[in-house]
Amino acid sequence: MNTTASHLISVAAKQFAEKGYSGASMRSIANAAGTTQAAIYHHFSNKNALYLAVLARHFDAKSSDMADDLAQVSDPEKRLKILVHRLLELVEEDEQFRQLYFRELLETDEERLRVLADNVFGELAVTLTELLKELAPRMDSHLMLLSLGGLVCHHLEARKLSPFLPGGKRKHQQLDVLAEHITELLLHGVQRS
Amino acid sequence: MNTTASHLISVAAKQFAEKGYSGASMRSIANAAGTTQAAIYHHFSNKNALYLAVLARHFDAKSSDMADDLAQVSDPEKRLKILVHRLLELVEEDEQFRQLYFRELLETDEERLRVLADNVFGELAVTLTELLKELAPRMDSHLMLLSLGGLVCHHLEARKLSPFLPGGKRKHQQLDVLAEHITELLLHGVQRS
DNA sequence: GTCTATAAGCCGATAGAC
DNA sequence: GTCTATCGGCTTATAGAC
Repeated sequence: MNTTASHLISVAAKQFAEKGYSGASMRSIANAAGTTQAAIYHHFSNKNALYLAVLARHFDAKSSDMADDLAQVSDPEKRLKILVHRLLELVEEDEQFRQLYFRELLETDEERLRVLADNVFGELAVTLTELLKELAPRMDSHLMLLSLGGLVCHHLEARKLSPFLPGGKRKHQQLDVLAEHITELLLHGVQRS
Repeated sequence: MNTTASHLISVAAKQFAEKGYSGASMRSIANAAGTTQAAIYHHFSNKNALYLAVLARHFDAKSSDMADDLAQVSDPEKRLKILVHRLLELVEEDEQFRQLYFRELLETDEERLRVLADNVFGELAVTLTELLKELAPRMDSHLMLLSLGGLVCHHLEARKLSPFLPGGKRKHQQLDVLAEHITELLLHGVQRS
């Protein structure tokens, strides 16, 4: 695999995630990668091709071995607990994934949304949907997928905002506190007797 | 109130929401507003000031009379149902609010996040937090606010993506289907007997 | 309060040397 | 495969007429 192109993708991913497509320039990407702007065009035909390469890498192979881990546990409650925890870890450790996902959500280009769904959500979404069907047979599994994804991503992305919101405390930054809240909400809702 | 400045803010809001800060140019905003780029500088000192004016308007006075509507209903279950419905309507009808909110979430500038929290979430967040304390006394009200906001905003924003995800059907676009799903999830979780 | 004109600089992309 | 140089165009912002 071409090492230079691969390195360019890594650097570009960081910049696209942080600054958005139009906020990141070929020049600044080249500088951060220690090369020149013109050199990028040897590896990618244009800026959009570079961006698509970034998406292809970061929205791929994210399925992880979640299904295998869950297969060992039989109690549904514990299974959901593990699922939420794994998913939070997965999405937390890859900040770029989260940022790129939210940026793509704001995109209106339909083909780009399709690429997003097929790649990210290709394997991972199918795995998750199957797990959710088992764990929540009573609920619409498609909407559950969106609820779970929304809860996990929004809680993580809103961590920066949390301190300024009513009741925001330090403990609300902790991953296990978030995991417990989401799990409890998903399992029993707000009204457990 | 200056009508020209006000009109500029409206036009700018649309463009910033759709294309982001660096994607929207002073020229394109001026063109859409039917004036010239230089004229904007008579009303706003620079691009950032225009952007802040957009945020100030769109993240303000969004509290609505949700609290009043809810005060008339005593049954907690119905109260939550109404809350979710109202919130979905509120956030659905103002697409720009949603887009600007997600874009600001991606922002790292701490002062900007503070402005966001104080303005948007100033009044509305306090109202919602109070309501959530009543409706979900067992749960952490701060995390509940983030869960509720995340569910509502993510479901609405992911509507474009939904058709490409596993199990996505036309009915999942309907506001009342989303409302029922979110309400059910919040009330009882996934495991109601 | 809006215009034209322009400054100074960054943008994506290409040409061609090495 | 990477460089320098450059093109045409667009960017924010300002100057000054009306």
